[in-house]
Amino acid sequence: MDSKTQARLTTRANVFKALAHPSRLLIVEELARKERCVCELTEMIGADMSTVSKHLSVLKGAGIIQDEKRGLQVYYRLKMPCVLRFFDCVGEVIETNVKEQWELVNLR
Amino acid sequence: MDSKTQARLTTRANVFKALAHPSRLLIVEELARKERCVCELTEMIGADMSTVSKHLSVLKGAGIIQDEKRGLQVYYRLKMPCVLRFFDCVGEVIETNVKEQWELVNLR
DNA sequence: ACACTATTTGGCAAACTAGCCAAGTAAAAT
DNA sequence: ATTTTACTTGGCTAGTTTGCCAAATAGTGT
Repeated sequence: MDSKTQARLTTRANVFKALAHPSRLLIVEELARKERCVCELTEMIGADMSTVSKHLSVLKGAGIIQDEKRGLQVYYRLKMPCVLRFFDCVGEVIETNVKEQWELVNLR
Repeated sequence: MDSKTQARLTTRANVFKALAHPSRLLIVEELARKERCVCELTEMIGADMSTVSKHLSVLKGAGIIQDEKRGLQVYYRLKMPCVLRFFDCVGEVIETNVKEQWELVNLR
């Protein structure tokens, strides 16, 4: 694999990495509905605010979400709504897996 | 976050995790073109065959690819081609990031 | 200027991931 | 039956990620 391909794939992999955590997926799903401040997201996730803040900075670093400070709060919103289209396919993958496991079990 | 949501998100995150590595993305791209045996993929990636085999088992475990043994070789193929649709959006995300950095640089 | 609130950052331990090598398995060829 | 080839698995080390706590920063209100 040449270094140009390597670089291209690493950049792409980083976007997937940003989405590869349950709390970060919850954040994306929630921001798809409406913008939210860190305290609201922290409440939903139920982790330390510093932990949530770090998750947010991973998503922001990947260019998936955006922030805006208003007064004391920082509001985050979904910057690339196209990521929501991922979820259909991910659902399909999981559904297929479940079906296959079910069939395996039913072979007596 | 209740435990049902937690479970749903963890399952979904695992699909993204499987895609979150440059070699695994190369594998997916290549299998989108045609099925390949482990030795061909190993050649392309340029890592130890045992490493490639482990990457393949991550993708297989996530339900994204499928294998079939024929003689001495094991052939892998893309099982869920819908993941290819991810790439358009990932490209869009990266392009947007690059544009923004470019604009930042050009502010004098 | 001081206290208060919302958020980010640094530091650290625990858990996880990646890659190599060596050893194991399974089908094919001799 | 033994050897060879293609692949997988186990074991180990190095590097990365996660999450908590404590400390720092930045606005707001008094």
